[in-house]
Amino acid sequence: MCKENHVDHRGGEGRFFPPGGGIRGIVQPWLLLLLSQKPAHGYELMERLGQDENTPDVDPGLLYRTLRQFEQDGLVCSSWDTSGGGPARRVYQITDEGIDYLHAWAVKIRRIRKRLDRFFIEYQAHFYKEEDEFQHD
Amino acid sequence: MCKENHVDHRGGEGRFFPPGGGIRGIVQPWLLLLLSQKPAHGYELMERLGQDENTPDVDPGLLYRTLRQFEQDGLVCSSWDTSGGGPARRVYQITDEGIDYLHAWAVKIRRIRKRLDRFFIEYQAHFYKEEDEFQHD
DNA sequence: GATACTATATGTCTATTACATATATAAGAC
DNA sequence: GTCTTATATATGTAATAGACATATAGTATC
Repeated sequence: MCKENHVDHRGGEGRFFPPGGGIRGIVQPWLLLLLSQKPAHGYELMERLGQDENTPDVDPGLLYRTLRQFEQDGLVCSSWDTSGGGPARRVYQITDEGIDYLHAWAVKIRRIRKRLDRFFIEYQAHFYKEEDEFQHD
Repeated sequence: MCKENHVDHRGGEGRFFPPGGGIRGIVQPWLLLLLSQKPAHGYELMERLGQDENTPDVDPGLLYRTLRQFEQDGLVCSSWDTSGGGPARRVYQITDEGIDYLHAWAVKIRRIRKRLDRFFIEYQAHFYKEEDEFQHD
């Protein structure tokens, strides 16, 4: 065995608690999915993403940078829209390549989902034994 | 509208296809879960993780570094085991703080699962309409 | 002694994300 | 007029996860 090393994680220097890093990499497929539904500008995408209760607000910096990267990679294309009142908006439209990319991503995400399912099955099996059923939500 | 920008992503410089980055951040909770089941050394954890068909092989570098970080943060503690034939193994054991952390992570992962569920519901609604049901696996 | 398996570890690079901050337009309040 | 607020896009910086390469060393087998 070994001696437990008691460090305060909630304090200044250690690992933050609860886990903040967590899962990464779903912002991109989500943006492509929203754009596959209809063309939109960044601010609108931000609001549409924010509507899902389980999705934390997307950082605007990340969102706009991601869209620009998408455009550089040919997954989306953009044009300015000055018709509405307010600042000009850059409206993004998904390309065929973007759709392909989204589909490829869906396959990947489905696998991740299975891993998470498996995680919860083992997690609950260990900590809740037979008492509690696997809760789907 | 806008002009589609055809770039070859499969070639040298663009975004790789299919998406490689994908979702990140489940290695850590998985390791803690495995260690909550029983103490183990790195190599064994690597093999146990590799048994899941949906989980790609974990990079040893990442695994060992993660374990050491865990120990620094007090989530696990370790001791050398020289009993078996072969090189000495560093056996890790989860601490109470590690268990707490795992529970906090489970909450977080459950939310992620909901986001992925929602993603697939919208994805399938858009690309497969009513033809196909939401396939759970 | 050469090879293979076990086992741990570091170096480096990229991608994703968080957080802070800067900029500008337009609408409404006062 | 100017102050505030909402809309809209953008950059700078830092932390972290992960991929990939590589190093090191003990043990076993041929």
